[in-house]
Amino acid sequence: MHSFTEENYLKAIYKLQETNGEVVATSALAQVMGVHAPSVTDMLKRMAGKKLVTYQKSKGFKLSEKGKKVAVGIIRNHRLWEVFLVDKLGFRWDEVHDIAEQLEHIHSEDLVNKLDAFLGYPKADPHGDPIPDANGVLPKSKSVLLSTLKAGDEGTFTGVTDHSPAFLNHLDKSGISLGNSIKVKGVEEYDQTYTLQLKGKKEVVVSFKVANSLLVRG
Amino acid sequence: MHSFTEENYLKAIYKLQETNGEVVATSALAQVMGVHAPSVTDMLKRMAGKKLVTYQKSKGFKLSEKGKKVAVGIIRNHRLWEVFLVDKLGFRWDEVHDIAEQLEHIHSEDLVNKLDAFLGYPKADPHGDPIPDANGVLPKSKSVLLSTLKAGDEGTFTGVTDHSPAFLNHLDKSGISLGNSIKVKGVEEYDQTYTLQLKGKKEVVVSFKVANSLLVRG
DNA sequence: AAGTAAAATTAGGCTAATCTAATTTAATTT
DNA sequence: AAATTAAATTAGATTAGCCTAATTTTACTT
Repeated sequence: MHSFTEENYLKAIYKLQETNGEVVATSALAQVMGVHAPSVTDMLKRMAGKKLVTYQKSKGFKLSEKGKKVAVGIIRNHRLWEVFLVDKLGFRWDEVHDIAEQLEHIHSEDLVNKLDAFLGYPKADPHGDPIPDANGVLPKSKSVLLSTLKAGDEGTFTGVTDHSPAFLNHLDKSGISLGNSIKVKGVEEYDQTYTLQLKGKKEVVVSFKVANSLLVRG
Repeated sequence: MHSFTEENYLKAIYKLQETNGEVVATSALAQVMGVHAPSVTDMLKRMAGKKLVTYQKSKGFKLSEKGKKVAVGIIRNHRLWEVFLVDKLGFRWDEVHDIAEQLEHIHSEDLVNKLDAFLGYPKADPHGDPIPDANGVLPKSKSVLLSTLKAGDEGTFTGVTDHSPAFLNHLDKSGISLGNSIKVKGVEEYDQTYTLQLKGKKEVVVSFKVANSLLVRG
């Protein structure tokens, strides 16, 4: 089995590859892992030895198929546990991340699959992030950032790109929840402030910073 | 926070103190931890430094109040997770130990207390072991080994002292389940084989080995 | 009480994962 | 293309947990 540390590296590399492209840099990984660059070089050598990543000196690195499989498994664990914490135990969506970071490392195929069944095979976690199925298949999202919409556009709020409690609490206070239908009433030219019509009810004004962290599906 | 290793040492020391008396020997601990004696000496020095145990060179050691609190917390986690695995996820009672050994190390007071509530504040795990409450209070068991009963005695099957899958499966096959009322019909003089009357139904014969691992409450 | 056996500790090493400081390699600027 | 800057790697240490081999301490036996 892999150590927690290895698993966290794999997860981090996976996410970097998703957002920043195929090949990952030592410094980028060091930053997200909260360690210094030489630690990353070190760790990558070990992981390359285990065929979890392909690594070329000073050229960056990427996950092997094997590494990708492990990474997706961890993400599956993480997101299913988040659903459990919110749906079954009554945690708020801004409280679950740290606990799920621990639970994601529990090693048992049987457990995660039974948990999946218990939760009713959810397709997304409480933040709208898609949950890989038991085969590691992760549906590609069709959502876009709210900040790419123009006045008159409509959509459904499907997820966030910022998972910080601060941001999530701010959304709660603004009365914006996952699944809400949103219509863009207008976009302020000067500072790109968005005026939104929520679910035929409230009208809400959000900053660009917020619009740029909200995912919507047309 | 404490490392998993430390927590496992604490748990092991706690259990040894429970069964073998106040003071624990290096060799005994090494045996249950599956390590060699010098590793124990090493670890104990570190843990003594953290005031988790009181340690006197070559004299044995025992848990401090602080150490005891941590140990009981881990046991609480373990047993609550076992209830979850069996009651909610449908695991069998012989399957849950290894998974609970991992889950017991999740660090979150909030989580364990919410889990407790979700499970309905169970008093015992699927093997009948009592669950400490949120304050670390563990009800003292009033059960005795079936092997201490005589012909004619009655009781309720409340727990096991052997948690091995082999033993638990054997009980399943014999049709003996937690909570069953049991009456001792007779005890064979020659080999201490017990003939039991179960719940007004079946009659079952069990070996001394089995009777010596079953707990009953008069 | 002396001698042996058993238990515990010390000494010295190993690995995973980290660090700082120094060096090398790659990229960018002029 | 040379010089400078930035990124990555190597070198050498550190800590937690573990090991084996050697030594010391305690317990047991006669």
